[in-house]
Amino acid sequence: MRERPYHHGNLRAALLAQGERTVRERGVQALSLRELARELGVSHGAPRRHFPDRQALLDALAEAGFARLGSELRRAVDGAGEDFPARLRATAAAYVHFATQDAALLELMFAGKHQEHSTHLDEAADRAFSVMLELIVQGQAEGVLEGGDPERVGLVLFATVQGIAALVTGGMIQAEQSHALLADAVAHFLRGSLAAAT
Amino acid sequence: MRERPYHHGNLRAALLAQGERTVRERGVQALSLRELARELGVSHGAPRRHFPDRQALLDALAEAGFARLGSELRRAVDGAGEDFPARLRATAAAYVHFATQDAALLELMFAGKHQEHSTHLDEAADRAFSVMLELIVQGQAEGVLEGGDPERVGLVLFATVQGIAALVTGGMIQAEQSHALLADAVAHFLRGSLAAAT
DNA sequence: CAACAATGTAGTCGATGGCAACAATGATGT
DNA sequence: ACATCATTGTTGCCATCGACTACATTGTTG
Repeated sequence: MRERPYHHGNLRAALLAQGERTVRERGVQALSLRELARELGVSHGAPRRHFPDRQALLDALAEAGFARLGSELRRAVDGAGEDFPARLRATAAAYVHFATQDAALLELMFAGKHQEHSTHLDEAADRAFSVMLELIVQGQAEGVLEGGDPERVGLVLFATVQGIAALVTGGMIQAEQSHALLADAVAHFLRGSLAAAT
Repeated sequence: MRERPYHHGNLRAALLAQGERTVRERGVQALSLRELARELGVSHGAPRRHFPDRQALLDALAEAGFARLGSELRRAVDGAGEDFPARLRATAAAYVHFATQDAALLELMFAGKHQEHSTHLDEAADRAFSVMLELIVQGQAEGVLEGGDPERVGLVLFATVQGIAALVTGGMIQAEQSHALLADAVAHFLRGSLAAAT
């Protein structure tokens, strides 16, 4: 760390890191480009070189969020053994965990407010959700989920999990209850799918 | 309507109405107290007499939103006949409809960013959700839903419906698909509950 | 080493939210 | 009727913000 090199060196990455931190701790609306610049010891105009406007930074944060969400889901499902219900529970729990720890970031990721069809963002989202999709396909192969378009089946599951996350972040249930509710919901989902599959 | 009476007469109600409109059309972040004041032909300091700060207006909008949501749900369930699945579908559809038409308002209603436990807001939310709760109780009485704490059963249902709404507002599915997905989800829910109840 | 691109700085503008001092109106008690 | 007081609205101010422009410094490349 030199005194103050004229060039920061990795301002873009630093802005993303500090921005993610601010969003997590104080929410999206509290994210100020100028404050970010001050925190990083850089002039108020510097961030403009990396993000043309505030929304561009938010989009980049959302994209990075999808990347992290994807890897956390992947890690969860990979570490959950072979049993399908266990894999499903682990993945759902990982999603709710992410949603709980980074509620504001998730809101940002889903806030259809993004630039005209940011391809990068769409691809990042698809990569994240591919984990769930593969899981659905496995369930169908094992005969414990109804057949048909995996995406269609997955939507119901995803909606439920996302809804539970919303309940937690909305303060309607305590974080501790979320595990029980999640188990309920997954069991419910599996019962409903089993009845349809058999 | 006189020329410009010094006293607006019902500024508070006008602020809420115009504010709701702005939130619906351009989102929460686009809601400006000063712009609101201009639109209502009143000075920029006037809103302060009714809402000490911006957040107070947002809280009031959220409370009004819950009141409207509650009455729309009530209207839906009351007009859906006696058949339980039909009542369930109608209520869920009304919720998704509200969520679709007033996505930003719903976000506001669930944004845990409110003042320290606004009792008014909690009560408004409870009143809105009492419709769903009563519906669950009916389903349990008819034996098509598993027993136990109605709130616990209702949470899974609510999470699913809320999640579907999130899918629509997040642009992950088209609004036209939402009806089909909703039917899927309700059927799924009923199958899961039936399997547990019998 | 001379151009040129990339990156950061400084200053400005219009808009916002919040605040305080003041003005007009309405309500109340005698 | 009218004086008093609370309510409601106005005006002016300030700090901050996002966006923009002109300029400065550094890194790269031919």
